[in-house]
Amino acid sequence: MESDLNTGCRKPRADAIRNRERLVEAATRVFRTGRGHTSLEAVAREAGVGVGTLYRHFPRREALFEAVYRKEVDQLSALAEQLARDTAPVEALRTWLHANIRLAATKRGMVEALRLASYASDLKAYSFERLTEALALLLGRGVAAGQLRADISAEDLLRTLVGAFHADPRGDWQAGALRIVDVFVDGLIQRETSPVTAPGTSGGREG
Amino acid sequence: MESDLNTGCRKPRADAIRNRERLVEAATRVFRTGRGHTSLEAVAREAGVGVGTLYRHFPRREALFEAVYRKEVDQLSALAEQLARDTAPVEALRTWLHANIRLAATKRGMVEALRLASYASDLKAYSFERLTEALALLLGRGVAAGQLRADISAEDLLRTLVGAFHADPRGDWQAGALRIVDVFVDGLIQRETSPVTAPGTSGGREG
DNA sequence: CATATACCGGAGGCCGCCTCCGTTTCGCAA
DNA sequence: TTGCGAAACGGAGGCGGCCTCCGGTATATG
Repeated sequence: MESDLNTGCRKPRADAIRNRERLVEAATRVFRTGRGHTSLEAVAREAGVGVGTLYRHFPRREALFEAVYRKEVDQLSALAEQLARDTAPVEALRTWLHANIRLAATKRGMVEALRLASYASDLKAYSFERLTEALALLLGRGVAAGQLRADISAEDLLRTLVGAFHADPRGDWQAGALRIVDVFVDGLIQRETSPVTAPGTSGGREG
Repeated sequence: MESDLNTGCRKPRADAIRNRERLVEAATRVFRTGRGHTSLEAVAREAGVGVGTLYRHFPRREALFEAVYRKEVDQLSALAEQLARDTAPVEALRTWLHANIRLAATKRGMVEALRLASYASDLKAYSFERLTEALALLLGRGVAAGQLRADISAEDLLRTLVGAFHADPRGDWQAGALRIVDVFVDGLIQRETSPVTAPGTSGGREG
C-alpha cells in the first residue's frame, strides 16, 4: 500500500531512504507552491532524481499523494501536542488552525495536479480521526481554563472548517480562510456577557 | 463567453450549427457514460468531427463544459414546467429530482474527465438560481394541494440534495442518491397522522 | 575485498492536447 | 442557377506528460 523498501530481510539501502524522503519533500513543496497543473516529472526534477526513481517508490500516483498527506497530518498532530505544552490555550488553537489551512492548500494542489478528484476522499477517515483528536486536545484545554465556550465539539468545528475550506477555490482563498478561522476563534472565546441561549435565527446563513 | 459563430452579420453556416450541436450531444453522452478519464478527442470522434472543429467551437475546455451544463440545466428547467402541467404533484417532484441526479452525474464525469476541479463551481450561481426556481414551482404545487409539508424551502432542499450528491463518489452512487431522494420525498408528504414534532428516528434509512 | 543484489535514472513508446493550414462547403449576390 | 469569397472543416504534427524497461551503479554483507 505504501512503497517498496523492506521487501525482504536485508537492510534497505541508504540512498533509497534518502531519495524517498527527498521525493516526499519535493512533492510537498511543488504542490503547495505550484499554480494549476504540475507534472510528476517536475516533482522528480525538484527532488533531483530520475522519474524512474519516483515511479519505483510510488508505483501509483495515489501512493505519492498518500505519503505527502500522511506526513502533513502527522506533523499537524505533533504540532498540536507541542502547542498544548508550550503556548497559551487560545493562541495555541489559533496557530494550529492556521497550520491546518496549509494542509488544505497542499491537498487542493495535489488533487488538481494529480487529477485525483475521485480518490481525494479516501484518506478522509484517517485524517479526520487524527485531526479531531488533536483539535479536541486544544479545545479541551481552553474549556478547562474557562476561556472557551464548552458547547462546541471538536468534530463539529472541524467539519465546519472543512466546509469553509471548500468555499471559493480562487483568488484570496487562504487569506479569506484565515479570516474565517479568526472569527471562529473569537466567537469561541468565553466572554462575561454570554448570550448563549439565543434562538435559532443566530448565525448569518447567507448563500 | 460561448463559442464563435455569429461573429458578424452573416447568417451562421448550417454545418457549423449542426456540428456544434453534435459536439454538445456527444460530450454529454461520453461524460455521462464514460468511466474515469476520457479524452476530448474521444468526444470529437463520438461526434463524428475532427478535433480541429471541436477546438474551434470550444477554444477552451471550459467552454465545452459550460455548453453541456447550460443545456442540461435548461432541459431540467423545461422538464419542471412540463411536469407541473402534466403530472400529479408528488410524482412530478419525484421525477424531477431523479432527473437532477443525472445532471449531477454528468457534471461529475466532466469534472473528472476534463480536470476542471477548480472551475467547477463557477456556474453554480446560474444553475442554482434556475433550479431553485424550478423546484419551487413543483414544491409549491404540492403544498397548495395540501400534499406536501410547507415548512421546507426550495433553496434548502436543493442545497441538501447537492450535499447528498457530494457524498461518496464511488460504487452504487446514483442508486444511493436516488434512494435518498425517495426518502426525502416520502418525508415531505403531508400525512394525516402527522407527527411533525417527532424526533429524527422516522423512516428506514439503511446505509 | 568480492559479490550478489537492490537501486538508480534516463531513453523511448504511447497518448492526449492543441495549432496550423490546405481543402471543402456554404451563404449570398448577380 | 451559377460563381465567388468567406467561413468552416479536419487531420497531420509538434509538444509535453505518463509510465516502463533495462544497462549501469552503489552498497550491504560475508
